[in-house]
Amino acid sequence: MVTKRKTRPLSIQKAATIRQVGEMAGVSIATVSRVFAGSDLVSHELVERVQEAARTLNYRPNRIARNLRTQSTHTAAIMVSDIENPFFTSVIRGAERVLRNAGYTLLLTNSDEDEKIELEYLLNLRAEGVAGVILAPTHEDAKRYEQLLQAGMVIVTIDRYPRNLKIDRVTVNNSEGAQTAVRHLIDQGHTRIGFITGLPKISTAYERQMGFEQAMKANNLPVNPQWIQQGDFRREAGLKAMTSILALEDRPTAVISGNNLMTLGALQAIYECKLRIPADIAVVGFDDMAWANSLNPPLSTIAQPTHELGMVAAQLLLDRINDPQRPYRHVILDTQLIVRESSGAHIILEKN
Amino acid sequence: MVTKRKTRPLSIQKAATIRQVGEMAGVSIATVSRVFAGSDLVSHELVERVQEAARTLNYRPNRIARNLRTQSTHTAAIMVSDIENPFFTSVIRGAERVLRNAGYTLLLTNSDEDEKIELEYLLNLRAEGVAGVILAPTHEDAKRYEQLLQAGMVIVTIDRYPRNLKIDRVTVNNSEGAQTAVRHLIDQGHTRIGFITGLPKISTAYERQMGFEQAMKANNLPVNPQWIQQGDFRREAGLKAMTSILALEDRPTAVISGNNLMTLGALQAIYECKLRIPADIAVVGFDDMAWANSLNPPLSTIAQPTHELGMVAAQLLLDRINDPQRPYRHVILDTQLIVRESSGAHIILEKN
DNA sequence: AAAATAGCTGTAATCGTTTTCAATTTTTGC
DNA sequence: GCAAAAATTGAAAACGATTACAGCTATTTT
Repeated sequence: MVTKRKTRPLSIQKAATIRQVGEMAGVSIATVSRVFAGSDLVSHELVERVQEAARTLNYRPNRIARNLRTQSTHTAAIMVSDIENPFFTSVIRGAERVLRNAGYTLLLTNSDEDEKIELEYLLNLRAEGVAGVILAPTHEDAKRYEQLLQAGMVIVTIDRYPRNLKIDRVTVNNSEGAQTAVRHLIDQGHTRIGFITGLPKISTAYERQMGFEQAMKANNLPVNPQWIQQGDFRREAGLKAMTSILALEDRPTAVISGNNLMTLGALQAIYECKLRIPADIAVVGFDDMAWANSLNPPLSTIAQPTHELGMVAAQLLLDRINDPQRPYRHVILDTQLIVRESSGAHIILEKN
Repeated sequence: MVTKRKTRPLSIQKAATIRQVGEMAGVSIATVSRVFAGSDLVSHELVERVQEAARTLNYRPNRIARNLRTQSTHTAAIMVSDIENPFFTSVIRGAERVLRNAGYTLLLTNSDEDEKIELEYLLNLRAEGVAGVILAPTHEDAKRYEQLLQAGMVIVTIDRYPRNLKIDRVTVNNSEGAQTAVRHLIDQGHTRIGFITGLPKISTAYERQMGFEQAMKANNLPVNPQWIQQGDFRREAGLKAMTSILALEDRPTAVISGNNLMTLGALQAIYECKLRIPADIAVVGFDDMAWANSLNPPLSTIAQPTHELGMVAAQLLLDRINDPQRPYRHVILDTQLIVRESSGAHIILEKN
């Protein structure tokens, strides 16, 4: 099974250049370039000859040279704050699809929720000449981003956004989502409802908490400060927050968790306390997960349209790249309540 | 395929060029270049002047031009077969860290387990001039990769690998991992053990299954073909496979699942049959997950060192880039059994 | 039949760097 | 002091593509 064809002289050669193709086809490099640009200025005969030569030489235009000449790239970047968070990977997948179809390649960067890394990366990306960046911003201060925008960087924010920043962005209706969760639990007969929230400087966390409190008040239910625990959107925080809640004398009968990872931590806390879901405590989690049905019991969630979020962000980015002067857009996507068993619904509305 | 020629990406922002810096500092561009290259051939005075000018002009060397001139980039790519699989995101994170520290930026691509997309992307990456690619290959045929290697591409494979391909690669000891899982279940008193495997053309799937069968035979346990169900490493396949197993008259008392996603599907199947884990059926899953403790009951797993896998792969890549002639290396990492509750261990050895 | 036009094709400039090589200045050795 | 060596510096040639412009054929128009 070892390579038998030692005769074939597929030498260790570098990629063919436009010049070699031109030589082989007996035309100028300009003509080769035109053929690859799909220009209709070239005669059918030469198109054939060039394509033939390109095929045998295995030629692909050198992107670097092209980028230098055209002063543009077909590279976009996406910068998330946690690449291991399924929410973001799903967004990435959505964005990748749109960008690839538009002929772009995708650079991935991970800020790890660190402002310094974020800024360093953004400057890097600029030097790299990326056409645009889809960004989940770590910082609520608009100023740092304004400078980059004014320097001509193309940025679209997703998920969260700095206040008062003029920029293309796509978010989900977090407040409405939280309200829906509250109403759903009320429908199941709950009146004592807790909430595990994230850091208020992150807009998504803030909005979800506001939605929660608003819905509680709208239904004349008490918002017990002890029932609201703050975490940092990570699993451990959810574990800790839920543990605190469960330790209360006067604990709630249902809890809404502010994001996917904290939900997972919260579930662990409940299992460790040997409590049953939803009999002892009902749970609704923000963010759906592909394996929500694999949890025991299956988890009721406020699903964000992650895929679409990525696709819309990519589209906004492309639109902005193609027309830097167009007015800014803010797209708000709706969440969706997915009722499974953890919220104690008597009737299972959806089973995936 | 999509030729959208009208709207071409707009130009990069007008950043300062080396020429402008040279003019301002009153030196040649060669000198500026030397200053930024950290060359010690430049007098202290000129270094100062250049740096001053660069600072006021906010100059950063244009990477594209540099790349063209040096015929090299500081961009590496990683190509996984499913970006939403936590296994891969964890690998990515590991690789990203090492590459960033080495001054590389990371391009992300997703083959979606599709050979055509994979090849198309690889050729693209080559045109893009990436320094190297970390690849989870979709295809077991070595030939297609050989050509790329001979054309000078730098590739390191992870997770799986085509047979008989001379290449740097890092894998885990899948066979040993599966054997460990079997022994663990035997230790819990199980003798009737099933296995949910992946497509045998994928080396990881094959190795795990071989390990399973080997361990069973070594312990004089029957390998019932009905207890071995084949899936495609996706969640739905795990659901289906486990459903089939549970429907058997003569079903096993324990099942090992070949990868993370199939494990999640398998769990769902068990819940849907209202069976208890581990009382009715014990489960050990391949691949650990950050939230394995959040499952109910916490899942016993054969953990792969995903982070390290990514880091080692990145290091191999860097080493190869820096010395194309060095001998190939194959790094095999060990798995680790993490005993939680789903395998029915009486004593919980590790609680995370 | 000459002139104008249309349709192709090639020449050469250009993008912003790096790097070779030569030129210039400074330092060293004797 | 003067030649040789060392230390700086700059001019110019790449790198591989795109594209304005010019040039050359056919073809059409007058």
